[in-house]
Amino acid sequence: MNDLCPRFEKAMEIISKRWVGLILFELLNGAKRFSEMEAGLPISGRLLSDRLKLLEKEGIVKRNIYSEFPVRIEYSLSEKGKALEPVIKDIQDWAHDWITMQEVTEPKA
Amino acid sequence: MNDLCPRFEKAMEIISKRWVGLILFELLNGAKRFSEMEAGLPISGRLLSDRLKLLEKEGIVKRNIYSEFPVRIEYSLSEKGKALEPVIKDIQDWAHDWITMQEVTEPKA
DNA sequence: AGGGTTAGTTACTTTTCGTAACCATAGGGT
DNA sequence: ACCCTATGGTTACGAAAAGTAACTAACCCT
Repeated sequence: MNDLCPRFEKAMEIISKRWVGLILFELLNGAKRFSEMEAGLPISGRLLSDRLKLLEKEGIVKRNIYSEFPVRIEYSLSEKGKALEPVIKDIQDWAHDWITMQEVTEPKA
Repeated sequence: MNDLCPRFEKAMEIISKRWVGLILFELLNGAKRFSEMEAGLPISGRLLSDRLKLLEKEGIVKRNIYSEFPVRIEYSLSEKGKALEPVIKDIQDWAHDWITMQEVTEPKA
């Protein structure tokens, strides 16, 4: 069967891709440069590059080049990206209400 | 650096694990059996089993065994799981507003 | 004993991730 | 002209996770 709404399925596919949520969270606080995000997230350059390309392709992230010295490239959210704010906010609220510090510190199993 | 709230990071890790979102969506419509979910989702038994175990371990999903013939096992959401409803709902809304049918039908690139 | 029914598990291949080392562009210093 | 530095990536490769299909376990029925 599998009669899920294909648009919902697509949205889930994008949002639930690993690291995408954290990247969106970073960008909701304003535009960021590649190296800032690399330092601020537990993710390496290879995957950050990959995810930013994906999000740009999906129209969620914009890439702005400033030809200064040294070159500055800023990533920011489009309208489509900003519209994801409620999703991130709800996840924050849920984490606040239901995730205990024990769960976080405990070993994986 | 990486000074994200560890509880938020943990929440994101759970929710953004592949297929978890779709599984939660299914269970928000009420308890479901293993075979129902397998049929209703684009996911194979191996991974469904895996994810249900993960979600049970995280206290999001409950597993109820009914010793009938044939044996019936139902999965349902705990309070912690039900509390994720707003997240799923926001994703649905976002998909409705921002995902076009073209994006869904188009080849992957 | 043999077969049907549900709920998984195992074995194996393909894809994606994660880490570290490397490359490209461009301005500045000497 | 030459090298140095900074930013923003890319490449290469071993490890982990996903995907697929076939198999198993428990239980009842005939």
